[in-house]
Amino acid sequence: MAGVNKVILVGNLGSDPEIKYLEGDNAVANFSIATTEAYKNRNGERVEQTEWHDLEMWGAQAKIAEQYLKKGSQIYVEGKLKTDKWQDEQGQNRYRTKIRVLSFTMLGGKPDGATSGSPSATPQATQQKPASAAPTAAPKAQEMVTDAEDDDLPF
Amino acid sequence: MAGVNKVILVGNLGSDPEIKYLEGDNAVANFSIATTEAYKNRNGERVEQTEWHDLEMWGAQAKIAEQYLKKGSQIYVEGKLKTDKWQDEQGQNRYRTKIRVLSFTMLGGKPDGATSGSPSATPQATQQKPASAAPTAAPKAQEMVTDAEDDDLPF
Amino acid sequence: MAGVNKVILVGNLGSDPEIKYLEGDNAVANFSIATTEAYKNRNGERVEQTEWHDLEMWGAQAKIAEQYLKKGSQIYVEGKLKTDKWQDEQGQNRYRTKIRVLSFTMLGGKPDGATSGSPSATPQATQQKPASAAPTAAPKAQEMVTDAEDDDLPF
Amino acid sequence: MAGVNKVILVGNLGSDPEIKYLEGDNAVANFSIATTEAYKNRNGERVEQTEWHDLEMWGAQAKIAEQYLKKGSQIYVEGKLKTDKWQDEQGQNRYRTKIRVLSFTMLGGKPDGATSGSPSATPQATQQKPASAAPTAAPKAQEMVTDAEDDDLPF
DNA sequence: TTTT
DNA sequence: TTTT
Repeated sequence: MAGVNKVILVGNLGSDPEIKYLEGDNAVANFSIATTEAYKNRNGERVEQTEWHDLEMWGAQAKIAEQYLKKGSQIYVEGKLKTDKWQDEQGQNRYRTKIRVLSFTMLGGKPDGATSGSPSATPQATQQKPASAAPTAAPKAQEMVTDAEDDDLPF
Repeated sequence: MAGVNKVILVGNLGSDPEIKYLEGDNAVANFSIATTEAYKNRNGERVEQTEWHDLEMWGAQAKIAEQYLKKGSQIYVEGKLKTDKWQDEQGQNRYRTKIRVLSFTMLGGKPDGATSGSPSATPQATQQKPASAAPTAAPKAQEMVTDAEDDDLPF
Repeated sequence: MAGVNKVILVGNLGSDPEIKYLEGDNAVANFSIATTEAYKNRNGERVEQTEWHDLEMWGAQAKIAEQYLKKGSQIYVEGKLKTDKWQDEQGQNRYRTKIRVLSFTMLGGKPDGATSGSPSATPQATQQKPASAAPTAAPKAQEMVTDAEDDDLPF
Repeated sequence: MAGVNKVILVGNLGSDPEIKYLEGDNAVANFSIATTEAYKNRNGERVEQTEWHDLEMWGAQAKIAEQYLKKGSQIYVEGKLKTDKWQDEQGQNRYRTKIRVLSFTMLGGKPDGATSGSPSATPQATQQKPASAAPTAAPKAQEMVTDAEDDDLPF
């Protein structure tokens, strides 16, 4: 029963996070990151291999992602694998694996477009975001952002 | 472009490894392991959540897996995520994520059926395995088994 | 400022945990685990290299360690590095690095001496342990044991 | 006997790497990186805790470190713990723990002073470096740099 | 000794 | 499909 299910990634966002606000001031963010590996093949040629990973963040994390992460951002991510399995209309098994993020941190220098060097410089409000989600004393994405709710919400 | 793509698992095999021997004395092993997480829900009830992970091992690793791992074995695994994407007959995107194992080690005490405490005590030959695959000086699964070919074969 | 400080170990206890009970029902457990690596040297001889790691656990974790872990137990550990630095009487810098455990889980089959297969079968009370530390509904060490207090006590 | 001894760090160099060239074109690089953790204490005040880690790299890795890493660089590091133990003149046990780096990658955008965005743009030769160490087709530090020699040199 |  |  003892189990360890851990994923560690360093990669770049393929697009801005997509965030959905749910009842009770909850939120989910979804986005993909690419990890690229370079190696030499048998002919000594350099080859690049890119792998895409679907990430999912919940709650405060999602809101921070919305504020600070965007297409191209480089992040360190720690999470766990979750595979959804269902049957399609043809009765065939379908699978989709994503990484439920437990903590992440932004890497690299100032985010692009930041003027002061602080990532909190440009918290862009979005129409879609209800007032209650206003980031009062939000941590910054350059600190480790952990998922407080993981204990009782392991979905 | 810098990338890290790392998975760390501790879990139990759901079935014996399936091994396929390929041309040139190469081999692949496939099997799944379960990681189980226990937590308390909002009502204070204990809930278990099991996640299944599809593993793939190549070369010498695959042969060691065949020899030493079986249904129920507990292993520590380190690897990387690889997602296959293709289109089915309906033209829909299909995905399947597996873990390409880079190293693993057997956990726990003596493997079942071992008399001396050494896992190398019972290298059972199988019909399916060609002679060339005979484990001459095979490492044991209770040591760390690494994938020597990973450098130029990152498929 | 973004930082990651993570240690992952699988090893065996060199001795029973030493536990100290502190004011306010707090507790610390200290013990070492060995990780052994086997490799072939230039002459093709098999060499074993053992590394010892000093672990420190706090609070409920420490109590669980006291209950379930003993000399020889195999565990998976996740934690962070902490180095104490001080000056000795000669004014020389002295260093000691330990791993502050954030979560751990027992590996392998039934713990030695367990009759029913449940590790909770033998919660041995010790003289040294104050009554208040009695494990009412203690988690088992074969589940992942996490350090709830890590957030505001990162010493 | 199965063992896992793994360290994962993301931090910043406290100083330029110190490299020593040895016989046979071998080389070692030593330097420290800081990992900083921020948390709120009981009074709700934000506290920062910095941990310093001593890293050691060998061979080609050391040469790449010399070329591309400098004070302040942010890196992702994977390695293993190694503790030296000896007795000082007073006969007391002394310990020093370092991380033997197995792979690393530079994080963040273009290195400071790079014009083209390629870190290989400024391979500064140093007096101390023998000709044989000239980086002919050196990997870049923004790719994963692995320690090829680890298999038979686990010191 | 770094970084924000 | 595992394990406790």
